[in-house]
Amino acid sequence: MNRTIIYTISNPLYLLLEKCSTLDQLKQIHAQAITIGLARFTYITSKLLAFSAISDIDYAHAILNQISMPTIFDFNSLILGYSKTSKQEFGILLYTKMRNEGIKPNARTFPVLVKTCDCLHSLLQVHGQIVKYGNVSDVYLTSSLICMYSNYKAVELAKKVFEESSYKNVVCCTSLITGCFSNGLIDDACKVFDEMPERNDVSYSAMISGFVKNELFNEAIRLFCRMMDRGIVNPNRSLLLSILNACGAVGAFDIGRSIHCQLAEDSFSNELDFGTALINFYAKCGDIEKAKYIFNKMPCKDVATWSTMILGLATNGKNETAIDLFEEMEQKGPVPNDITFVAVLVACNHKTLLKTSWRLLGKMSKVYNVKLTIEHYGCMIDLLARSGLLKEAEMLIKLMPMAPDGAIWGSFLHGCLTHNEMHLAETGGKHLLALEPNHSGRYVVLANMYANNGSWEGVIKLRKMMTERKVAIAPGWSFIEVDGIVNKFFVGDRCHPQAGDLHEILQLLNNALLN
DNA sequence: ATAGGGTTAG
Repeated sequence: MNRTIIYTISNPLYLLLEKCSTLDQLKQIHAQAITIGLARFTYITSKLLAFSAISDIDYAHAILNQISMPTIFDFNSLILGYSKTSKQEFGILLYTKMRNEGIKPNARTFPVLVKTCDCLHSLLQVHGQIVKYGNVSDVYLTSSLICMYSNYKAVELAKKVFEESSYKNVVCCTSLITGCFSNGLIDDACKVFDEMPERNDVSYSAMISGFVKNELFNEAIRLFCRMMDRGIVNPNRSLLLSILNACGAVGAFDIGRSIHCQLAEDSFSNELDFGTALINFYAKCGDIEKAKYIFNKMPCKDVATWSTMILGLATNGKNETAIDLFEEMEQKGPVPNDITFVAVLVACNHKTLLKTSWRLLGKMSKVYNVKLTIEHYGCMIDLLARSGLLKEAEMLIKLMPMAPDGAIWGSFLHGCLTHNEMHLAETGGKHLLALEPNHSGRYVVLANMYANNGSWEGVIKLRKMMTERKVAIAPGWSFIEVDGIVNKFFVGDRCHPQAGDLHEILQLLNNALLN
């Protein structure tokens, strides 16, 4: 036995296998192994299987079928391979098959199996198996369980796994931070972050993107600055992506641009994601020329790059250019996906483009086989409502297969107000106030509508509701960063040192708009 | 002897 091992692992073919980097090379080695009779050694085939599982799952599965006595190693490799494909559910099937053949899972089996669960139900079943086998818990399992419970909105279970696990490291803490953020538990996420024994670039990245996801952009930037000032961690690629995202969201132009300058020489500045993030950042800050410049300069562009550029053009008022770019993408770019269609539908948010929108929507499902998400319905309903086609908008809300959210009813209400459809606005308002009972802005908009129509009972009714529900009206404010200094403005405030000049300019702008 | 987890376009 031992002699076989030594013979096999010192075999030139085995050594070659260790160095092989492409699937083609691997297949050649496999063919050689079969020719010279080495394919019967599990040391060779198991390795072939493990390597190919990452890049060609069907090939790997074929290898498994040829192994007479597959080991737990082989099954683990294949389950891992499937977890990286769209056929994740095969993982559970393989696990069942493996159990039926009497092969016992080990500690390496479960973290991957957990990641293949496609719903809370299967996750709970796998967790049951874990408890049954016992003694398989480690940091990998803890973090996988936390991720998956949070993914399926069972964040309380994720917290429980964390609290009860004796294996907590920086990865487990980061998983829980992400889990808390994606379920809106911001205070909990901060608490985990404050209390974790060590932090690295990924934990900072998770915090910053978590803040961004929850629209706490200033917190994101503040944390980033604190991190940089103290020289805590060396920012990695994804951290810079997150912070560029935050800078774009708040218009922190100087910070974002300094990141761009600082890192222009770094090896990853030419990478795809980085370029895409820069396009997004410059477009969000209104520098669409710079965004376009980066887009044109990028040697490789993927679907995200194109989608980001299309959306950037659309949100900068270059609707026609955005639609043109989409058509160019269809000609010579990557295949558009659901996000691309959100971007190009945003570009159609003018009533003259209603026909284009419908045409795109049809193309989306018929030509590209992209499923409609709530965002696509949102774009259509916004456009219909904007165009004054409120009955049609209402019908689409009723027809859509998912429950409408605040954004959908918000667009509808806005359209009703623009076209002074008080009766329909009431319908939309009722849904909105039920969905977002603490959103003061919605009450204000509705109250204004009643007031404009002289319906004082309506105004009084809303005021009463606000008092009963203890909804406070937060004063509106905005800020802009100039030369690294943040200038904050509240509604009606005249505290800014240049308030006089600013109001004069605003007056000029208003006049220009009216003419 | 070979295998596993956290951040990343709207």
